[in-house]
Amino acid sequence: MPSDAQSKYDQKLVHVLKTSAAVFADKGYHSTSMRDISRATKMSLSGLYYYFKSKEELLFLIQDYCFSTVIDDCRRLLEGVDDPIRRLKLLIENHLNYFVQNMNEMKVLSHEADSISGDLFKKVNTKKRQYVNLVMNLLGEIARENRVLGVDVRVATFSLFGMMNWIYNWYNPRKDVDVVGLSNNITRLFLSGFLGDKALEAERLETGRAAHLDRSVSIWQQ
Amino acid sequence: MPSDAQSKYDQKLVHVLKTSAAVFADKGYHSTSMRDISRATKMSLSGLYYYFKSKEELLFLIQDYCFSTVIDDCRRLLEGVDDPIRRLKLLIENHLNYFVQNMNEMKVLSHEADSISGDLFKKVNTKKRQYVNLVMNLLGEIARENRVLGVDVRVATFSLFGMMNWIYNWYNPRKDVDVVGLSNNITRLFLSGFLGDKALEAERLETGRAAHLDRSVSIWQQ
DNA sequence: TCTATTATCGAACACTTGTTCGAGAGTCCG
DNA sequence: CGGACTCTCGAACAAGTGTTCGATAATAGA
Repeated sequence: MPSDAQSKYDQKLVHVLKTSAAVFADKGYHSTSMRDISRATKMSLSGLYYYFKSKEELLFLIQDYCFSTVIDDCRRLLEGVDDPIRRLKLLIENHLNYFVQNMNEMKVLSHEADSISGDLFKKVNTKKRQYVNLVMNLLGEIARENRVLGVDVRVATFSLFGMMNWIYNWYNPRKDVDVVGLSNNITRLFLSGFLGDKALEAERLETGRAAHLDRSVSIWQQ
Repeated sequence: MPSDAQSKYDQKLVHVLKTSAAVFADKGYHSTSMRDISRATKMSLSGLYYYFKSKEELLFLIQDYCFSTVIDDCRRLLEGVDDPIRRLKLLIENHLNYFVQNMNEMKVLSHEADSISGDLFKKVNTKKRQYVNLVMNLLGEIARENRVLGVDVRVATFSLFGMMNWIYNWYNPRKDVDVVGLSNNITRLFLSGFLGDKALEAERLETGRAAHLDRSVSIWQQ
């Protein structure tokens, strides 16, 4: 009887999810057979079905677990931080860090978003929409406070996600800049792109305490 | 004997490619069966194999034709243009315009890059590498000329591709900004992000024809 | 007209797919 | 021990897969 939070069952399930994610990331969901999963996990074909009731649910478990963690980590990280620019920076940092640390799962999450359907799709998509809205609202707030003009917030939001989620197509931890560098680069690229010439100002003021930020910018603006 | 450049054969092939691309874009390559293609093209299952000798070659033909056109259009557009920033702007414009105009094929190109293997994969990948290098060199040149510091050119290159190629995940021509707006937004986001505070200067120095798009932004920035 | 080439098709083949089922181990608690 | 669970497995099934082959139509050139 698994009263333990990390029971034998849970441990094995996580192991199966991790291993499956690696195979899915490598070969793609649809061209991975359950026999491939069986081979990789060293379990029998039918034995797998004790942990989920279909291949699709296996994909769901990977995506849901992965997404939930990203969002929870993000919420915890942003707790108590008020300045929207500061919040955005932390969010980008968290997203990229988790992405690089869990490349397989995140690739499966990004690349196999449409490989799932019905209620399971809806469940993942609800989480996704929440996350997207969080970013979009954040950008809206930043745009308002800094009087950003001429940039569609929706385009900006998905451009940011494009920059971040595309990395599974090219990023190589062994050859490329490390996570911190990656995060700094993308943050700088996006933020000074979004803010335009106001980026410098924001950057300069930020070293102080964030409370002064919006007022100063407003004054400077007018 | 098809001496005509647009023979009956070619026309039908293009029709099959277009239709198949639409199905692949919708359901994904691996979960589309040849019977789905047969149904969509209104051809018999075996009849399809007169035009290609495997499902994989069908995917290749779509990707190769699509990529070749993008690159050719790009080359033609950049011909005679020397200023690297100007060149980059035109490239982004061309890329996004073609993407939106041929969303199905471009989604198949972006999303099914790894669904192909062997020599056919190599062929597409060679073209891709050329295109990526073109952009990366362009950004390197711009970085040098404008003394851009603190930005990894490789990260910047793939961030740009991420912004542009991600659009198949969200862009809706009927609800979102039109292509020109999309192109302006992404160009501005990326370029002033990449150049940082030097963006203004570069913008101001720019002369010539295409300034009508950016002029409002320039004026607003001053 | 006849003939050669181009284009299309139905039927079948060999193989892989996800999933099920019943049986049997392994493990814990009374 | 003994029974009630949790967990694992081999074997099989029905359905769907990409591809081939030989036989026709359709077309065009002589």
